[in-house]
Amino acid sequence: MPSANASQRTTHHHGNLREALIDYAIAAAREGIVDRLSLRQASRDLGVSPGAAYRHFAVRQELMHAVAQRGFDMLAQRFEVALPFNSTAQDAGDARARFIALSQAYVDFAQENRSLWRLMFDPYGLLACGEKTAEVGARAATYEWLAKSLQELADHALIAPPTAGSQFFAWTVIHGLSDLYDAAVAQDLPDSHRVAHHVALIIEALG
Amino acid sequence: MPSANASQRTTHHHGNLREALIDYAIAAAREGIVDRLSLRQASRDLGVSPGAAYRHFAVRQELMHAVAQRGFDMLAQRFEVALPFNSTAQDAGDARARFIALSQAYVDFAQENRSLWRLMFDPYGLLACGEKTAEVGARAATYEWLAKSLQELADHALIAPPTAGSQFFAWTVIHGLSDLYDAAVAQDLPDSHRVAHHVALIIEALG
DNA sequence: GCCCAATGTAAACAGTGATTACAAAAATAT
DNA sequence: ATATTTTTGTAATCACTGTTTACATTGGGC
Repeated sequence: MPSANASQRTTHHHGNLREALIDYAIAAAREGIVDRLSLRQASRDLGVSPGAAYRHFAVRQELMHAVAQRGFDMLAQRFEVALPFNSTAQDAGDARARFIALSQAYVDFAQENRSLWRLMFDPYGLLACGEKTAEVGARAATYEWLAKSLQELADHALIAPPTAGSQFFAWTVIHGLSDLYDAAVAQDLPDSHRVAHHVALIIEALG
Repeated sequence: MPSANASQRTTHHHGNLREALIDYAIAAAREGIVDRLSLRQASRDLGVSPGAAYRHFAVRQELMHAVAQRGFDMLAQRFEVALPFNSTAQDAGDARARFIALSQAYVDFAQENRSLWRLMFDPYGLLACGEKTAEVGARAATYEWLAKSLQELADHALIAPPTAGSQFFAWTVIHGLSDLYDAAVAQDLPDSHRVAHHVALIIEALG
């Protein structure tokens, strides 16, 4: 349980309770199910009264939305590390390696942040509250990375020119793999090559 | 809200409270988020005291497990309708059509039972409680259907002989598609052919 | 310095999962 | 058939939750 700057507060105001709550939830996500987080527990650990949280989130779910949003930020950051947006593939092998790196980043993030991941793709959560907040920012940005990587593959003649359909296909494969990565039936498969294998099949399909 | 045989009970015993609770949860799943179901509300609607439920489920999560299990039963039933296990493909076109039907059944089920679906694949739910209950019965059976359908495709030379790896790949694609079916980026794609398109690409990849 | 919006507190509300001691009914043994 | 045991229900209670309300404190802008 992440316990923050509890009760060591000089001023009446907390300063940045909104962000503190999100941070708390993100930290809590690593040790439990983020969606089970209690506003009261969080407020308590942050040295603040239960009601205070409601100055920043009208309803519990709103905090969860913010946390999911943060999740997409984190994912975009991973993408940027795995595949700096300003770089570009030199040759076919490079394009393939970069696509693998991108896919691996996606899978790893899902694996390492299971409960946050789950929250991010909750059809009743962020995704349900319309385009306004869901589709902008990091959420859409992550999809751009995939488009870029597919374009690189096409540029080096590994696949046909990408379309909306083929991009969606690639996404579903990587996403499905992320979701089922530790399913029992996958346990027997060679671990270190699972992503590379899937990528190879995607390229085969889109070739 | 599904209200059942409340308070019209002659005998002291309910008869089959365990199954009634599962039924109630399944029914509730169609009108809301099954994981938010309250044991007290359920007991109330079933005309039974709150404590009674605990004679059948030591803990709330246990009911959710049972509900998820039931979900896999329902899915297997769908598979049986879409692709009777005793039937077999006549030719290549038939094999392809049957594979599409199977995939469509998977996607449709996910679409029509969103919250139940979500519960079924909750990594902290049924799937987390080990092989003992999770991997047996309907859960494993559904995977057999996929194996059978892939075998049919191979029998008619549409794909190479299936392996554990290729079966897992096919699963991830269909599963990912089910999970992302109403993502914003997929809205523009031609609806009626989304599954067929994915299937075509799977066959391409495994060909 | 004064006002006001923003941000906190305290106390309350209904509703929840879970536990306990007890009662009724059903199954089983004698 | 009767007595006993096991199963399954009830009632009361616990600590905890999300949320609302009325009120207090603060910091920034005139």
